[in-house]
Amino acid sequence: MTRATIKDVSRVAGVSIKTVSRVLNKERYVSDDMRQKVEEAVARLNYHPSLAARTLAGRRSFQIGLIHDNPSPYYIFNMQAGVGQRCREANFRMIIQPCDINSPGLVDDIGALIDQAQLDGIIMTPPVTDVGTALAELFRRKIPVVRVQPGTDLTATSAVYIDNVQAADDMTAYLISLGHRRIGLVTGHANYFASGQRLTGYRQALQRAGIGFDAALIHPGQFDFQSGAAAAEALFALPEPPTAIFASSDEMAAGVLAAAHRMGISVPDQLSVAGFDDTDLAQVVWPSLTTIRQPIRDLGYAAADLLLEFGETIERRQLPHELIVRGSTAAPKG
Amino acid sequence: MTRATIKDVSRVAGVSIKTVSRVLNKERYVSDDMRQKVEEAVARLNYHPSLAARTLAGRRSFQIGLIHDNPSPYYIFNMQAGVGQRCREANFRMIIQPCDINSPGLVDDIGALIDQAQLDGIIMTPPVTDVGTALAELFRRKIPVVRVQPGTDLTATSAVYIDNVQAADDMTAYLISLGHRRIGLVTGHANYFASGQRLTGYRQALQRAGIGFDAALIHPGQFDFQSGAAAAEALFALPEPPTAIFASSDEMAAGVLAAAHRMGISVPDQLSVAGFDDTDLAQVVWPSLTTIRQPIRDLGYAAADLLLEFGETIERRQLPHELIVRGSTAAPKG
DNA sequence: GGCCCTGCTGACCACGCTGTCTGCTTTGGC
DNA sequence: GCCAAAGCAGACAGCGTGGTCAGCAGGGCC
Repeated sequence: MTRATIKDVSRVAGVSIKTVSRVLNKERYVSDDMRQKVEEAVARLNYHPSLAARTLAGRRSFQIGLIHDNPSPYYIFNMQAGVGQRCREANFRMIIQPCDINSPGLVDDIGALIDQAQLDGIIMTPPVTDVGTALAELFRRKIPVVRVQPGTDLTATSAVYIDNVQAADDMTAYLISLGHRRIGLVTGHANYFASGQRLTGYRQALQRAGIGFDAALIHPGQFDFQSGAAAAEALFALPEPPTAIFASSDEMAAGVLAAAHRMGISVPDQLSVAGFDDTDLAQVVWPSLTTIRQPIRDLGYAAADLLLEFGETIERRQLPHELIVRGSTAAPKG
Repeated sequence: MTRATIKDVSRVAGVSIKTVSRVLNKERYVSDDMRQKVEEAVARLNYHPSLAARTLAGRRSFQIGLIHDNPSPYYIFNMQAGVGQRCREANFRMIIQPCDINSPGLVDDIGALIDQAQLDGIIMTPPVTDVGTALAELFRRKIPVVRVQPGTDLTATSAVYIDNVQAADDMTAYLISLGHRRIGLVTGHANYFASGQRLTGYRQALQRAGIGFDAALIHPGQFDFQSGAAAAEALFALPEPPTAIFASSDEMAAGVLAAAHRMGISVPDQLSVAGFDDTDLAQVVWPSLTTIRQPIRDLGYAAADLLLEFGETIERRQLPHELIVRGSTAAPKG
């Protein structure tokens, strides 16, 4: 038994091939009578149109690409889930393309992907969003692009994002409201534009509260567990250590927790710890993390939505974040 | 500027279209002279063959599907990384299909995927591996299938797996060697065949050490954090609680840790905790988890390898696991 | 020298669908 | 009641490849 083709459907329905095609593509000018006959035949034969043939004959491939270079399984998983759901709704397919932003072959790889699969659009996540050569290649091919949390050339493509400045401000203000005055900040990788934005939000909240900025309290990290632990150790070693540490990712916050455990500093009694992202990690460590919920799945869904609804037209959409308070933060004692 | 086609290549190289096709597909009967001319033209035009056209004209689509219904981002991420790498090496593409094993549309969804994309093969991960109706649909279509860690019909398809019995035996034996006699076991979801295998390994190690089996020490879980915490609380409440708890996943082990923290039980002094999988979680919680490293990425790579190398021929491959000792286990005190 | 076999190349068609264009029928406005 | 416009259906070409088959050259055999 071989699979049914559009010919089989047209024969069973007693109409022309083109009419079947019209029904499948929801084109105008098909009578209800015809439409019904075709739909019955499709259901009876369990017919599914060949993507290859549609792509070859038509202008669309019904496929979009998701390009990422992000080490966090949680981020990728949720991103895929969001993009994937929107794709399913539109009967599109999603092609995943992991890449390495430091690889010299990056641009060629992306070009080959688009050529081979004839993608209808591209979604990029940070930090690939800010690789100029890759962006240029996409523009050259005039393919619709949506970037998630882009850092540069904000008006160049469609984009979805959260307000990183406000989010960091919210968390900092919350820690201040608990009574903290010396708040350590573990920043993210410099490649991520969001890192700088979060620093801005942090400073903004301090200033509003009339607390002076102390550069010694800022420590660079790489978004990962190790760098969080290292940053915590450096901050604890200060002459006047912080009573709270705000890490720019949950992974780094987990590193801070581990360092505190090792050094016998109890959380949240002696030290408050806050993260960013609300990955599943946040609820799995002990104590569970106060953090900023970043709606990664929704960002993915929105990115796919922009691509499918607007195509080349440039649109942008900002999604809300949320402050999630859990057990890792408390008022400083004394 | 539109993309180059095989026609352009043939014109530039001064040969027929078919000869270009032969070079691309590494067919026999092409002289070195011709091959070189074609390769130069391909490079000069930066030509990439259209997947759609190849699929339509030929018997292969150069695409394989990865079907999963697994809630763990870490598992999926690494699985994809392994399969993806092997695909890249073979210039194949990987189509991700998340699914819901409880959905009535499961079989239709899988059928539609294969029909639409004309996949050359399918990789399945647990628990989809053991859904009889889905397997039957794949057999009906005579499509090559590789299952990862299948639980049923072991000889029906190609498969890759680790020795779950031995792995659980190894961990249990290790805990016994530390001096533990009462060892709690938090099993996994009943849908996963591996859960039963791990119980077998646990019993096997106990028996070899001459320790009696106590059913009260076995507690069912769902592989997730919550059920791990709940199981730990139940086990602590026993008249004679365990001195060690072996959880069938790192997530559940993290739940055990959290419950212990909440109840003021120190790990590993008063309680040893062991996990399974060696996900990145294992190193992020405190104390870091003693666990069994399951080579998920390698399993994915091997699965894709079997598919690409052997096609319909049934092959199986067992990969090694490894006992990873970290800070969450120690000798029982007293 | 005629034969077949192997190595190599190209002409041509088919794959399953969409885009275009043609032509017929119905509707609506005066 | 006539004509233009809108509604509708189908014939046909072509998308960019791979498969089939025919054809040609050269070498080894009888």
